[in-house]
Amino acid sequence: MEHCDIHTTLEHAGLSKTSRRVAVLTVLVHAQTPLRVKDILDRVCGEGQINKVTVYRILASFKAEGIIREIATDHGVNFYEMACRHNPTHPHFYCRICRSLSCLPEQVIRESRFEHLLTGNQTVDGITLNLTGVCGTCNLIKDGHRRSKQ
Amino acid sequence: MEHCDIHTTLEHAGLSKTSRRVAVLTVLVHAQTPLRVKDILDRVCGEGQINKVTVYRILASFKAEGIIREIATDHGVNFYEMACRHNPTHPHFYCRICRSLSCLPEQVIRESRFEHLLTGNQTVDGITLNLTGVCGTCNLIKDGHRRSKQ
DNA sequence: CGATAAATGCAACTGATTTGCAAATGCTTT
DNA sequence: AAAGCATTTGCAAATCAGTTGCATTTATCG
Repeated sequence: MEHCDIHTTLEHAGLSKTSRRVAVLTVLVHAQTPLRVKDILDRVCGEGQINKVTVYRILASFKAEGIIREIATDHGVNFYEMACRHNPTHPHFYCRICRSLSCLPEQVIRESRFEHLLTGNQTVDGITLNLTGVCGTCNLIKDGHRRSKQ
Repeated sequence: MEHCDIHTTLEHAGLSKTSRRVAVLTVLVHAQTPLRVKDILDRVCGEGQINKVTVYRILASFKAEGIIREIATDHGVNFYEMACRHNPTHPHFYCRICRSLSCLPEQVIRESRFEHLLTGNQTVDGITLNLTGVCGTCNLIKDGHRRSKQ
């Protein structure tokens, strides 16, 4: 998968290129699905540790600069994904059983399609379209249980 | 605003009419915006207390029966609103400053419009469209600060 | 009215995220 | 390259939403 250059991205955002920021951004840039903080910690660990507080702070700065998007879920765990031209805003599917989040293809979401809904002087800086339900794997498991109980 | 009958709704969902469930449902049915658990606790308090654990459990049962919808936000706080014919699925606006959630008008969201995106055998039971940004009030406050610093 | 299952309250717990502060690092200027 | 200073990071502890276990109360049915 094509992706943004780490250093260019940080420079462009006006963020200094510290080892931690480079590490977190590298993980995000190579991710195939949105990641939780826990996932990022696991994947960064190989190269010399990083504190979870640092990850939270780095993610906050990335989000503030518009480098990444944050996807909230029930269960209070947030996911993060790149918000660059290689990864335009798209819908997600959240499984309420295994609590995994996956990207849905195609259908790019444009803020402009919804801005006419705003009545006051709100400022929009993000849009999220989430389907919630049970993923294929968890449905298989459920079917298995149902069958074995008959 | 027109709204569903409390007792009919509970009966139809197969839930017994306990004082707590009636209280929580009454609050939800009269709410003008989606509510947090904290809001529900505040509004129910007038009539003789209710434990927060009970509220969580009642909301879980309402959600399982499709009586209410749950809206997740960054910051890990969930909001709840009626999911009846008087309140069809619609987009919301979340202010990341004051952390309030408001309903956006018109534009009803139909699951069917997005189901073709699913590739495997997922089951969808909810859909959320959220705009995130800064609400009118918080924008006014920000402008005020900016002006007073010049 | 009594029995029984379901609902509720309470205390304690979990897990994600945040805060305060001291130590380490990055960047600029000698 | 070293000094100076702001920024970043780590650690410990706190916060806060939401959950769990268990004892008590309530609803419903015979």
